Amino acid sequence: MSPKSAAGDTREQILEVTENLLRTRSFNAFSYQDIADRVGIRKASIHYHFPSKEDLGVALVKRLREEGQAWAQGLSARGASPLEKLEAACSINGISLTSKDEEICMYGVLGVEYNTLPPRMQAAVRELQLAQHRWLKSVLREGRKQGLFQADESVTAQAAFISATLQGTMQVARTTQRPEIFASTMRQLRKALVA
Amino acid sequence: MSPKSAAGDTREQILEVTENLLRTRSFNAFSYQDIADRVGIRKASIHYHFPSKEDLGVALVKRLREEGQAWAQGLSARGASPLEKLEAACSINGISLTSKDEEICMYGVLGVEYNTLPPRMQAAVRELQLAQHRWLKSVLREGRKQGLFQADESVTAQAAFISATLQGTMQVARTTQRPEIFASTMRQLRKALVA
DNA sequence: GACAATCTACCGATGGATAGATAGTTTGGC
DNA sequence: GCCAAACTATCTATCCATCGGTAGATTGTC
Repeated sequence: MSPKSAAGDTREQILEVTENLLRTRSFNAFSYQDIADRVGIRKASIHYHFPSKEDLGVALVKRLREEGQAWAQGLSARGASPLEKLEAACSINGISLTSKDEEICMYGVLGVEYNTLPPRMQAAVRELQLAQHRWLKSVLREGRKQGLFQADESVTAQAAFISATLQGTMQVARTTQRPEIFASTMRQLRKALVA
Repeated sequence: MSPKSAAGDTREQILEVTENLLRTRSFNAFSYQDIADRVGIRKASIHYHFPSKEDLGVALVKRLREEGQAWAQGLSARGASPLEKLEAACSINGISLTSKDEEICMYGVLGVEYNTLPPRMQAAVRELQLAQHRWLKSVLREGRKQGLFQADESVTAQAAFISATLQGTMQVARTTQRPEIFASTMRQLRKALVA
């Protein structure tokens, strides 16, 4: 094995597999062994890249936040309207839901397990959610200026409503095994927000 | 210890504690030892009442369903209107959320962990959610006849929307440590449904 | 004496984690 | 250009705690 050719590769693979395990099985329900099996390395090797499971979790959550930021910047860069931005945020989740793994929203997973997460992970999760919340608020504000959205509730309240509906929908869709509810729920959400 | 005086008492205590652990820590994140500590008995004693964790989980979920049925019947018996029924369903969750333990919705917990639950529990969870779903639909239908609710979406879609929003809101409220968002989210939900 | 309910004591499996050996890779001095 | 030291990344082997679960003794109640 050439370490050069694998520069950051194994580490990246581990994160990739971990994200999938998190979204299909939750944080407390996968082990280093699960990751090792899927990546094709030994358990101990994961500890080299991520000394503890807490380190791994923190790294994953931070990566998610960075990816999210890049994604949001990409949207802005190509001049998406506030409505398009919200639609895009919804459709991302819709796609991962209908993938064969039936992945659910990581915010949902991390929210449910929040109390049992190691401290540094809790902090990272809060930061991640705060970032998402801020982004939603900014999109809502932007849309209000253009008269696109209802202004009967605070942007804070509306942002929370969006987060909650997204998380909840993915969970309900998976448990009831009816991914098609996603579309109708998003339609109702849009209707509640658009002026 | 008098076995007679404790008839069903220990068993009930175990279920009580388990429900709390489930809603504060999730199913995979508590152990028989946790229950034993809180009830004040030995771990092995729990196995007497519930041979396996799966048995315990199934019993708990079934109890939840029965409690839910009784609760719904009580509402109907005292002649609550469809709107009052929905409000009541929401406020139950609001109360447990603001309790010191910050309990979240068990549907949410069970939904997130669904893939990792033992088979008989998965079945019980599906049944529970189906029961809730059916109830919501019946309330919505009842309300429509009285012209109380919007009829722009199927009752199925509306019921899913309600479930999702309830679950999601509790999780968002806990992670962001802002229980006050519950009220505003429920307001937005109501507005989306009421004619 | 029979039974219900609890206990003590243990089991095998698995969890996350560590130690130390062993390769390949890069680097720096000459 | 060569070689040794240092580094990177992986391995095997093992640790200890905890998990869910079982066996069998014990206790109090009919």
